[in-house]
Amino acid sequence: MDLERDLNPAQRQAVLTTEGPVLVIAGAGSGKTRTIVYRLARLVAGGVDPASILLLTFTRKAAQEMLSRAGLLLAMGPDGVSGVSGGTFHAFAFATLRRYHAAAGYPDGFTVLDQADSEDVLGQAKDKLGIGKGDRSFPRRSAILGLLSKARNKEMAVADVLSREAFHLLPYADAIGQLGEAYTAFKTDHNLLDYDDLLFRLEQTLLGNPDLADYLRVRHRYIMVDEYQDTNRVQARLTRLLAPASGNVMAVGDDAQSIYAFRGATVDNILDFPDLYPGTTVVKLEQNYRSTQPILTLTNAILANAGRKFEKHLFTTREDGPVPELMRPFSDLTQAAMVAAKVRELSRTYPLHEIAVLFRAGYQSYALEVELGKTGIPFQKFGGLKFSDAAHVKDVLSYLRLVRNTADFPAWSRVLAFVPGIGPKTATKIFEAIQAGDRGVLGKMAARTAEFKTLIEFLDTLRGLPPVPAALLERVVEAYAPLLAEKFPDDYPRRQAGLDQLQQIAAAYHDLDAFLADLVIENPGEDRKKTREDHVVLSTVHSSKGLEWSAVLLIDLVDERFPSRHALSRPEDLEEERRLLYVACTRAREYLALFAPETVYQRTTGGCSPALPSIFLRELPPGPLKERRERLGGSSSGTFAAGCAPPRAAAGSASMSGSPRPGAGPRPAPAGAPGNGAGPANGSARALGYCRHKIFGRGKIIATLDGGKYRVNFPDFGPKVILADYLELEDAS
DNA sequence: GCGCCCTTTTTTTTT
DNA sequence: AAAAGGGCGC
Repeated sequence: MDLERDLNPAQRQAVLTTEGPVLVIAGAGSGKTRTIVYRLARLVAGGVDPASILLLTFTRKAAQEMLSRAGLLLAMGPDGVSGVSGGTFHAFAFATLRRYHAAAGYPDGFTVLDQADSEDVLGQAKDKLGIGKGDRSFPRRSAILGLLSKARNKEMAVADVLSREAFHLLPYADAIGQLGEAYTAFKTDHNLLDYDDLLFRLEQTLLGNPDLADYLRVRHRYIMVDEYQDTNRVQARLTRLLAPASGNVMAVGDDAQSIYAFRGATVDNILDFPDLYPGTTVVKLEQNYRSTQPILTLTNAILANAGRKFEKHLFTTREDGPVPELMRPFSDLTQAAMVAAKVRELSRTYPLHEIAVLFRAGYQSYALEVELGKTGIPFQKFGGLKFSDAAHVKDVLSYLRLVRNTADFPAWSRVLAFVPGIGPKTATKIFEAIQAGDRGVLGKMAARTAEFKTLIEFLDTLRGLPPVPAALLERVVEAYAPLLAEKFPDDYPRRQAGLDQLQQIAAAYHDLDAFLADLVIENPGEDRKKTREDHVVLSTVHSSKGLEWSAVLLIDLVDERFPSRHALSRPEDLEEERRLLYVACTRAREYLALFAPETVYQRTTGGCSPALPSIFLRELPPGPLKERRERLGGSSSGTFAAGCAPPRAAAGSASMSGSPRPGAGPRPAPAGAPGNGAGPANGSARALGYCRHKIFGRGKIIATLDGGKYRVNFPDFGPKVILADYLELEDAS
């Protein structure tokens, strides 16, 4: 470890200031991780006990990587520095609550609910109260949960959240509030904690137990919090509560990369840090070591249009490199082919795992996934579905959860669903009987169905065994195998492989609670995936945070997709989308391409409609991007879908066809005025009548389209667009 | 009460 | 394109 040689002056200052509060403003690619690693290593080398360091990061993987790199610096062997408490706020909260549950006056053996579990609990409350019954427009459980969680994380009233960003749901404000209360009560009664509870309950616990808080403050002489710009208000308060008596707190972050405001993160935390911790040393890391100058020129230009920001002057010594490209595929479908071709071309220069395709939302990669599959390019996707979200994994884990907490409703409902004759209603009844200790009902059920008796006996057997995760899991998987084939006839071998993987993960744990909670909070299945070599990476921008690749392709850069159409109405949301784009572009080391299809597929009309390049691209001055249009005779000719004519042939609507490069000429139409979307109602919901087709049979007309075409829903064939000539219309009666 | 079929509705990002 | 709700037969 040679601080003079390995670090620049600002980094060195951050590393050497080990006493007292420190705030590090770290621009993208400015060696933030290196700085934390060196600081860790220096602390340990200086004789600080690793057990007295607390390292809070955004993912467990980030913490592990830092510890392992610090270990390498200190030549401590492959495990790196051990004994440091580290991980996410949520994981730390779980570990602390579990460890000191007795002191805090809470029962042991609580269950941590993931999103799907929480939805089950909410659904239970909804059914019980009969709220929203029969109302098709009543918000989905996931939507309600999202609102409740948002209100909680932003520490606002539910009604305020609704009026700020979901005014169409205002009529449901009371119902949602009631559901929220029932949901909370249910969790308390049954010893269940959701993600938000972990943080808030830790705070309550520390406030209610000054001795415990004091103990933790003495124990952790050094705290480092990474990605501080993405902490929310409770997390900032937790940091303050945990801040060691020694005052050695370091926060690291970059306001320009704050992308979690939707769940309550606030950059105010960074701003307020120096006030909250008097005597704070503020260090700015401004030299970028990741990207070439042409990429930085683009990212600086993106940020230049930001409304509110803290001036930073990112610079690099890597002057040379290709100018980022703006690709203009004909449509989002040809975009997939173009991206695949580009990946293939890049793979001659870079290994596949050095290439990433990034997008705003998980669904945007579907077409590309198909295309990559066709062309045989292996890929790994991050963001979207998680390993532990898979139904078979949840099924198996439910048995283990019931070993620790018999009041775990979501687990019971999964497990009971396997017993023939037991559906949601009966399952609820049984659950309530178990809660009430009503052995009569259980006896009757057992007498009636043998499977139920077997299940109860099986659970009792499990509960009687020592709580070793791997051993218990083996029993469960063995018992579950026949159910697996029955429930998933198409793909149970693949799922079995997933369960084998789960067993491997379980083998690394000796504690059942930690195993179960980690799957929910940390998703170790994901780590395993991350190590795959020679796979192109597909990732949401959010999941790409903190990572970098030699080549980055960013797709669907058109209004309503990036920025997301949900973000168009409120300026703060739009600003967050801009930072998101900034994060995405700063992931690239050498090559960066942005794809803005000229038309996109629209589910609502079933066709393609012209798309405007993202507002963030239209705002750019000429220069930082080099535009390339897809050529009619080019590599992807013939791949665009029927009905998606090349834009020249398409009607001259508000597309870019007039100006050669965004921003080069006079400004195109202002944002928020897309040519479609708010158009005349096309009557998507109501039937316009019925008709008959020679092949598809009778169908319902859902919409009248231009060119004498109808959109018809055929019961056996799904929705189709058909010329009126081929249809026999029925009289509307 | 359960399970199947049909219809309607909605689709951001994550711990 | 998938999920959730309602209707209906068993």
